[in-house]
Amino acid sequence: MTRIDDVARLAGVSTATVSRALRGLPTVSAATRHRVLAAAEHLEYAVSPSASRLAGGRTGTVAVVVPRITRWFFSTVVEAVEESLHQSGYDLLLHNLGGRRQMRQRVLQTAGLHKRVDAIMLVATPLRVSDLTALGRLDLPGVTISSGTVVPGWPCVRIDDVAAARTATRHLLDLGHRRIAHISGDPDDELAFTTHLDRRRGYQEALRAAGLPLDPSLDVESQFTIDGGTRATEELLRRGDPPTAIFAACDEMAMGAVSALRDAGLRIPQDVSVIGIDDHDLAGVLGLTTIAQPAAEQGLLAARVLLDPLRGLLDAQAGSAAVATTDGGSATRGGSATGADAGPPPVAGGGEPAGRSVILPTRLVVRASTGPPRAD
Amino acid sequence: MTRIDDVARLAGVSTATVSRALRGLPTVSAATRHRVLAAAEHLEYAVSPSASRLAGGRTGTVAVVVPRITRWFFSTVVEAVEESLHQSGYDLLLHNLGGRRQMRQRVLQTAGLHKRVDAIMLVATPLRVSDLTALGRLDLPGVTISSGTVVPGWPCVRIDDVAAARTATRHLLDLGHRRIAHISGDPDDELAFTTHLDRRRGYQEALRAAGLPLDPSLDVESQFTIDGGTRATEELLRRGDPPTAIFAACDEMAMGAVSALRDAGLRIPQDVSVIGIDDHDLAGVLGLTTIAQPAAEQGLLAARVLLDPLRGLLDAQAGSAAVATTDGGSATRGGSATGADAGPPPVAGGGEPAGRSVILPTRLVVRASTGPPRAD
DNA sequence: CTGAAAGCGCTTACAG
DNA sequence: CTGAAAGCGCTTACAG
Repeated sequence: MTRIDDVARLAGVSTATVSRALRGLPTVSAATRHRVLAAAEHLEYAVSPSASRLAGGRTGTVAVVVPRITRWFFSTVVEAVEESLHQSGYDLLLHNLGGRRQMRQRVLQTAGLHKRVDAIMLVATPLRVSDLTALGRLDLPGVTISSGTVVPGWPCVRIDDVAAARTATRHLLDLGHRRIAHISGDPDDELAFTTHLDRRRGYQEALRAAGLPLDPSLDVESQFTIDGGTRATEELLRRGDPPTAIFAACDEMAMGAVSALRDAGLRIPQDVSVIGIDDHDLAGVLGLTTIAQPAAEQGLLAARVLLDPLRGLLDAQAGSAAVATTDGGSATRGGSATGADAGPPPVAGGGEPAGRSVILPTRLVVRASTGPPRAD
Repeated sequence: MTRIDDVARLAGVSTATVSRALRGLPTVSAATRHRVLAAAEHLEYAVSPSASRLAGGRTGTVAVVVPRITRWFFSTVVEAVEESLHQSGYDLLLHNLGGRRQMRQRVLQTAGLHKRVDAIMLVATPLRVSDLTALGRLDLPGVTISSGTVVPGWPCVRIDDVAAARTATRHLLDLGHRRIAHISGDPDDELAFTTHLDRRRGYQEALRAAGLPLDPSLDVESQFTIDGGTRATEELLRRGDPPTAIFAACDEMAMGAVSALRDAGLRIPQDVSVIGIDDHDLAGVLGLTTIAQPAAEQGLLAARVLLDPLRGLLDAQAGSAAVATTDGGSATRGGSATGADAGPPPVAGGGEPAGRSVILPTRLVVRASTGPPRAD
């Protein structure tokens, strides 16, 4: 393995100068820089991250924590974040909680992050007080994605979940539905992020605004998965007097609902309409009406919000290219409400720097799974 | 930040002893170990990975390279691998090629891996000769997943793609189909892994065995995605005289095909049968007949094959627990053919240690998307 | 079983 | 703009 002093010797300079030249620091003459780069290339030199990190006091690594990488939203976010991080020269340390009860603590409270990363991104990660304490002790910059994950002092990139749910429910109301069920996240689930609470609130607000009573028998809790949606729907049908429409808290639940309804011999949307939230890759194939949320954009923006303050801390070696400008102009900064819904602005969480927090818009996508209720 | 000498001072021993005790080395007396552990806990000490890696000459990190983390197979593999690695105390450095033309080179041939990891896992990563040269220079242990990715000297965990395709095609033949189309991977795609070549071979072998001619107009190339399946099917229909059945090289393509057929007003399976390979999470919801392949198991086995030789090199600190035994006994080692198909054994690639290579079985899962052709 | 000391390969004030 | 030297926080022979 060639080391920095091999390069220094060949270029006829000190290792300090090699270090500076390779990182693109401005205090190196053009001639020297050229010689150093040529020597490094000739020797196929690559810096040792371990040594560089120890000496420099930075890890060049960002931890990304997701509940389940296999779910559409999280894999889409991670793909966008990975590209952003690598473009900026950062490594991505992936933590997948994977539904294991003890994993969240292991990641957040033990050596999972300690001295390992320069910054943290939590995606829809459920947090207890003890987790917040542990994160505080780490004293690292961070960002969260999803309204369900709030860390004091960290910006949050998200959609307006209450508004999205209100829009979904209103779509069903506008079609003439009155018996509208909601299937949502299970609060007993160790990995339940609180997003489902916001979405239920939107559902309830829309019903109330329409002058409809809240029927607890139409509100079923289950997990944010295909199976969860199937089980919730089966439970709903078991209760008798089925709803004419189901609003599922995410597309995967909605797909599970579609499956259960079909198995029960019910037609969609003639017998039961179904709407979700996400605009999953396969929503189109299934003809699922949904509230689209921009997953990749949330990842991209979160990465930028996280990296911007770190910029310049890391060497320019991996490419000093700025993150591509993909903002799209659709982001609303500062916490004002946006999106398909024109309801009241979301309440800002306590203490986070709203200036860097972002709420991205959602939009109703009507497909074949929703229609008016039967006339009878 | 507390350092190792803080712990040493409190425990009244040298830093060398702290280092040994914390890593669970056997050459420490029980009493000393206890004092050290107590001191470390009291000070909330966590080892500095950078320092440890520099001094120890190991990174404790494994690179995992996937084409697209958003695709079912890859996210499922990564989830299994992530759990395995973290259980063994390794960090997972994720590289997502993401369809970008230059990414593969950037990851494999530049500082993406150099001095950064102890081992490499390539999942369905297309490799050119120059990539192989670069990997050889890295001189690291590695493992690949998928028949499309073969690195000399590295074991490979995979299914028998030829057999899987043969079984899929034979299922359609057994139902009475004679005009069977195949939609498969695009060889022009920079990220095309050669898996689609194996699957096409199985398709052709099954047709030939049934005494049917190969009709090039029934063989359409496209990408391994939902959109790819849709486009390929549209192309197929455009050619006129549509097939009575479509064998798609993966479930995502099959789902795209389902979408295109529906849009064309064709019924499934009455007008056209559809079969894929994977048993994607949503295959059940869509009623898709498929050849199931064990994605998580392939990830788990690949992680084990990779970590086994490394065992003991890393400290026991992160938990000396062995990887859970989830082999299931279904794995066949040594290259003999298994699975739903009883055809000839797959040809072993040149030079890889077949002893550690594994071929996992696949199985036909019949759902609603396949049936006999119409009588007319 | 334990310790003193060298060394891992860089980066960073500091001085010039 | 450049270099000499200290130091980042560990691990590892080596010696006992």
